[in-house]
Amino acid sequence: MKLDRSRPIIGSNAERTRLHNRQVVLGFVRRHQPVGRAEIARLSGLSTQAVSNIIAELVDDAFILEAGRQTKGRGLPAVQYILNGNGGYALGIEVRPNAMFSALVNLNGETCFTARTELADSMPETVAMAASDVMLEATGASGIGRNQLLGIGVVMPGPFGQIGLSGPGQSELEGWDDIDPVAFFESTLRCSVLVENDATAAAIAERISGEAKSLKSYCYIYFGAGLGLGIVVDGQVMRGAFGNAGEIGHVLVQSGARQCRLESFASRIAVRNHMAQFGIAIGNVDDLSQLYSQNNVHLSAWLSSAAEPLSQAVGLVENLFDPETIILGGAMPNQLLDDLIGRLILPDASVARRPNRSLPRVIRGASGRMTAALGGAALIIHDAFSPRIVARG
Amino acid sequence: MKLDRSRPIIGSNAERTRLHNRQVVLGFVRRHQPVGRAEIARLSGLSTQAVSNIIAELVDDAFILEAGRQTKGRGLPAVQYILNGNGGYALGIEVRPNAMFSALVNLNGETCFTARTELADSMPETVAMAASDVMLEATGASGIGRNQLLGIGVVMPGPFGQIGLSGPGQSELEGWDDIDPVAFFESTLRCSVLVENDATAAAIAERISGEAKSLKSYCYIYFGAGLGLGIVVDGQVMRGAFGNAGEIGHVLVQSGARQCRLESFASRIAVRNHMAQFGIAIGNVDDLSQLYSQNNVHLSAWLSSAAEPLSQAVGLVENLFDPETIILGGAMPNQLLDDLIGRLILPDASVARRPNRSLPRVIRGASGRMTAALGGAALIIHDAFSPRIVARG
DNA sequence: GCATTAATTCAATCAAGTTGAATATTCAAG
DNA sequence: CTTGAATATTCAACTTGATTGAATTAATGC
Repeated sequence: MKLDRSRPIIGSNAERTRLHNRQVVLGFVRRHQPVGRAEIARLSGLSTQAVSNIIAELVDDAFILEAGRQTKGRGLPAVQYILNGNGGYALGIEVRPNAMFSALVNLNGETCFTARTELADSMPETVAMAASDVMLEATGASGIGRNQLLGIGVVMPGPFGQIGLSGPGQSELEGWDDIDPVAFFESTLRCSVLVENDATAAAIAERISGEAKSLKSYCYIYFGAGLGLGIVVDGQVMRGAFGNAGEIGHVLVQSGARQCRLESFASRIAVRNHMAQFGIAIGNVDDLSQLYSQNNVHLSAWLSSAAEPLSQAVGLVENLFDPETIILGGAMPNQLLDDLIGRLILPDASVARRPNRSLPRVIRGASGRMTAALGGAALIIHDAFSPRIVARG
Repeated sequence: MKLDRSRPIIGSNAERTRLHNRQVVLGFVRRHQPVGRAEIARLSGLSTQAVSNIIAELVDDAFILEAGRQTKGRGLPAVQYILNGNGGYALGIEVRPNAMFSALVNLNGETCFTARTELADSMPETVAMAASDVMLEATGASGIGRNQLLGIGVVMPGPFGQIGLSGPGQSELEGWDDIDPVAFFESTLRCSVLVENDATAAAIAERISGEAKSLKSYCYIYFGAGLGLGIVVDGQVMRGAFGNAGEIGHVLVQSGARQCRLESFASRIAVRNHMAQFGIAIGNVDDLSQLYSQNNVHLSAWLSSAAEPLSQAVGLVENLFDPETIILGGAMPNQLLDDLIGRLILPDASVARRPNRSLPRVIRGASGRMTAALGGAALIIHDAFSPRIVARG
């Protein structure tokens, strides 16, 4: 299951073909379950025999389960298969400057365990120690064997591999400048690790358990400390040449007369700053939730002011990426996001104005405090279903 | 060489593995020529034997040529291989409302033939007739056999498959609404056909013969009738869920006090409209070239006015796609593009401000009248070197 | 000259998908 | 109730194409 990363993987061979096909089959089971072998063969273009062999292997590895036979029309009723939720688990960890959020998720995308850990600082050793503890706690609490943990998805603020971009409110972690986070975590946690930014992780979370289960190309606008964009194209994460694609928060937009970075209008920090003007402190999602249910006028004013630049951003994303839909989510209360979506005035000049749309132009994604941590876990699950495509030579 | 498109191609098998590896090897020869088999094996991760077999096949098919041995250090000197320019040709055709531009290009990306054909109208039959004539003329003039023509790349204005977006200056072709252009051209020209928009075609042209030979992820801002964005990620064209990604012309930008679509500031139509205010008619690239060399004040004023919104657009593209670089090109004179690039004031808030950049943030691409037609041909050549990645299940 | 190094080829092996025949189970028609 | 068509599944033989290891060839370094 694990590829050798020491030399370039560009050419293909039988082994990699199998890996690819295995993940194709697993992906079909996930999205069409319960489903039979013959149907997967038809959908994938593989021969029934090939599918049959792979299915046998997946049952053997406890990734999927038999679920009776289904008779539809003539012929031998097809044996149906479904995902085995308990066939594998992934741990997601969101690292923030002063806290760590963790979530354990199974193959079905169901959350089995969550935790919040305070951090004294965000130095690598501190984080590694806390992560190691959470790993033991999560697997212990759920009675999971080491080999059932497919990997750990770590969500950390980017941008990665560059300097000089820490604008106002850009909360970077200290002590990580000269460290390769993947290698660092893999060696300390002895487990395969992926590292991503919050927006991308949240986007993938929607594929595993949320709105995007059957979507292939979509974008996710994520309310974090700043504002991020997760981009999924043909089921693959788009990271850009240096891993920093989707920095939509830096984009300049217009709000009334002011021209400013998008994230200074629409982000967790933007709300906090706005509310602070009126002496209201925002600590976490719950504070916002409460203010919203109290119909706070200042919060309402902020929503109005954020809607205009956000509408521009949506138009931008539509015209540049032409996604099936745009998902809006992040560490914000549901109702607040719904309200915000209701206030959007989407531009007419957009390729998204198709006559035969099956989805709204903007929908709300999963939200709340754990979104990013769940996304981290989702990255690992997603990897089991659809391999990363190899860079071409 | 040709895949069956009648059923889904998601699963892989030995045959497709070979196709993939063949194109990987061909791609390495193109970019590293002259190069030996052992080196390709090292670079690609394939065994020397596999590479050897594929190289033999490619020599057989006249795609590559032996080019002596090269001794570097000890050991048996490696036989070097280079692309055989005359091993294959591609025809590119740009269809505009009243004219058709055609270019024949060989595997090396060298232009062998160009033509301009006036069209009475842009109805499918008219275009097909003209295309068929050009195909005969081009192959005849260059003494090329039918089997040496790898395909035809047609460049047509998008957006495809949708209605209601024909804004001002959006010159769509008439009579193409209910037609699948690929199927139409393939049946009338009896040759494999790709259809793309001008920006994407121009982007790929840079990979074959221009600035992007060794780039994998980059964007191309194309001055056409409107303004388009061609997006290449990991050597693959990004088209979006419905084929309309990169409609950057529709994006709203700020210029002084006005907020307006980008293409109303920066596009061929924008220059034409601007100059028309002063009674100067712009017919083609040459007219612009002449005005520029005369230091026309109105043209200079337009350049100034276009630089600001274009700078914003560059920042946008950098932050959303994180490309290695952005190429600016299109149906404009070289000097004018160079001047425009010089006038850009690129935003500071961009992930492109890396300390260790090897390329400028914006460079000029191939330009001039034939850019799009050459791009069409490049699409076909590119396909021979790097197969399209298959959509995941 | 002789040992070392590197590229290439040959032959054998192996992994994985495909094909076609055989078998099982259901529905539908007579 | 029987028979035949349709569908799913399995078995075994086949095919493609990559990998592996030994043998061959031609350079370099001492």
